[in-house]
Amino acid sequence: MDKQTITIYDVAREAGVSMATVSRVVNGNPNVKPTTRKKVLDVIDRLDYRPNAVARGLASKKTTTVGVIIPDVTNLYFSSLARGIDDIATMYKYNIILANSDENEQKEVQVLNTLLAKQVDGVIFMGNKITEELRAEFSRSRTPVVLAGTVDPDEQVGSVNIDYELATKDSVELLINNGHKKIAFVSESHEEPINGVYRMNGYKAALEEASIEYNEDLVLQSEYTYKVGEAVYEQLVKAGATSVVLADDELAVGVLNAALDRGVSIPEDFEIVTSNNSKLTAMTRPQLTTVVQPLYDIGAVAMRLLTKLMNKEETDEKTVKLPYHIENKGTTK
Amino acid sequence: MDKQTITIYDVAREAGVSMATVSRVVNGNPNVKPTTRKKVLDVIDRLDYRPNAVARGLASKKTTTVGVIIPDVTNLYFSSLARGIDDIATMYKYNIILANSDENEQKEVQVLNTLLAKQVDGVIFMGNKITEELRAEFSRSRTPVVLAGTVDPDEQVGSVNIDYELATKDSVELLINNGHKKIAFVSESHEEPINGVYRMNGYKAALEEASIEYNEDLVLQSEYTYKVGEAVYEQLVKAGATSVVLADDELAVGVLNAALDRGVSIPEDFEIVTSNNSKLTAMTRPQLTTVVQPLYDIGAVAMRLLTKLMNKEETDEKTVKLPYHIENKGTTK
DNA sequence: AGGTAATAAGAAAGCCTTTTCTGAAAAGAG
DNA sequence: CTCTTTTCAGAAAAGGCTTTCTTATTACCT
Repeated sequence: MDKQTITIYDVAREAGVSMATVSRVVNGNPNVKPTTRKKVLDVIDRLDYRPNAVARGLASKKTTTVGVIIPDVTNLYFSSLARGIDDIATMYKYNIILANSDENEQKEVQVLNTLLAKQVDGVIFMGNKITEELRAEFSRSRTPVVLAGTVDPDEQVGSVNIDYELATKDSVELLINNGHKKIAFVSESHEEPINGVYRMNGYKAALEEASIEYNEDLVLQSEYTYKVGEAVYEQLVKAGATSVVLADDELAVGVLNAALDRGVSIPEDFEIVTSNNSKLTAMTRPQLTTVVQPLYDIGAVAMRLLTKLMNKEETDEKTVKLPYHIENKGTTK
Repeated sequence: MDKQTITIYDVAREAGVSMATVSRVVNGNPNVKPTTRKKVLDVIDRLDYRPNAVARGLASKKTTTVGVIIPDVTNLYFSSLARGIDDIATMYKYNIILANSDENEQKEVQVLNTLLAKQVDGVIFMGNKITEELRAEFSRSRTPVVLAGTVDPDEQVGSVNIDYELATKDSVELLINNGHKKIAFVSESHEEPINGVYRMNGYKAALEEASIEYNEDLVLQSEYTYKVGEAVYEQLVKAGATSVVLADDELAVGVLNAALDRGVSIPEDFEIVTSNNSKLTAMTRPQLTTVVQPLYDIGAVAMRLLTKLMNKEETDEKTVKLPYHIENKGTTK
């Protein structure tokens, strides 16, 4: 009646060996004579035995599962990273427990706790801010953590990123070189390192080098969604901006469309640079000029780094900066 | 030195009770006097005890984890479903192991096997075709399975969908009513039920009712990516199509852009209807006319259905059809 | 051939919970 | 105040595997 499962014990009995031997065969331990190995494998095949990963996890203290905390799978930026993560994870025989956090600090902590309860071998975290609480949890558990597309100024845990400061500076410089003086900058909360520190520094540095005065009105905060594009564009116009650097592609599409819907010619009358090079940037007309981040690779490298950490291998660097460049597409001259 | 963990045994000792009692407290079993419950909870708090989910899983034969097989997280259609799945899963205290399959039959089977090895309590499958091998695995394991946005003509397992046949028929009729006779239809492999049977039937039915002859040249197969849009559009033109029904939004954007890039006026010279109502359909200019599928809900309902199956609750229906409608946006007159 | 080293495989403990079975104490009934 | 019922909590088995410790066997030397 019950989910009648075949255990290692059944295999051992049928093959006339001990459980230990079956275990060895299953785990590729070389201390097994070829003939017995064959015998065991035959029985495994015949009984269609499938080792119970939960029991293995309990006995070996390894689950071959890593937790992935993602703000929202539906966001192309993050889902692209996630794809890189999963591919490398699969390559190294790990599975991914994926959990959406909505960048909500409470959810993040809660989710992290359930992941740790599930004894994941490692965690990949995506989000913006590492709150104190989160950091505390990270260091309290001995589970390795890697940040993907996320910055921890303290560099306590591993992370894989691009140089946001420089990328933003380059973006602004592109606009300066195109003759702009009123360059706006839009991102999410400026309280976090990635936007508030790195990107903001890049923005300011570019202005300063060009001797353009910093104007608070040109710096906006906004959530990263398509639908607020209208409102953001209105604000940009009101502030007198003639161009903008945006930290999110979906938002950028919203702003672009808002401008187009108002009959503004792009890039002639208004220029836009966005940051993530998600698929979206190629899908608009004109296409969005963007910082080209190696999205898939950020995820892939983060996962690779995590595998090293989980194996306690030597790692040259816990903080990896991947290369980026700016691709001049249709929303800049 | 080692990842020094606190076990239920430590808590029991500190609180001066047995493990059984601690277990009862943790699991909310009422057979505990309030005073002892409090005592135990205090110790749990003090020691910062976190129950080991793997051990629980082994003892209780429940992992509170479900496997989700997805073609590609990076595809907005599927990631939208995934978001619905995860939200409901979280609500019911489940976690999600997410695995990308690329709709590759081998990967699907392999991934399903590792999910079952990990003793997931249930599986949600997204993809197009249920191969025989897959079906065999499904029924061999007693693990409940629900298909999301995926059809199984045999209705062996649970599934949540819309009525693809009718939706396609409606789409075609819209174009017929707009005066078209040369209506193309593009989807992935026609070998699978969802496209080859349901959608195709809808297409044919609409034509037949309007006494338009079925023309093979107008029916194309294509992978679902943006970049093949150019090629597909060329083929459509060659076949003399004046309008098209597409089964994927990314592809639809590709076709739309290809037309626009060639100076074609849309919808004046060419009309397009797409199928998924992913975010993309609102982001193009003109916006894409689309079948509005309740993406999030398909995922959410699928997960809800799965919880019922996992609890062996009575379910009225194992096959759920959600409502849809067609939204006339900018790519149709 | 006798002794040592290397190899192959078994026995059993341990991983951390849940859960069943029992028993002791408290409550209720007459 | 005794006897039955209920409540609360402990002991111990079970869950399926890994891994350490041993031992039996085979191979290798001299």
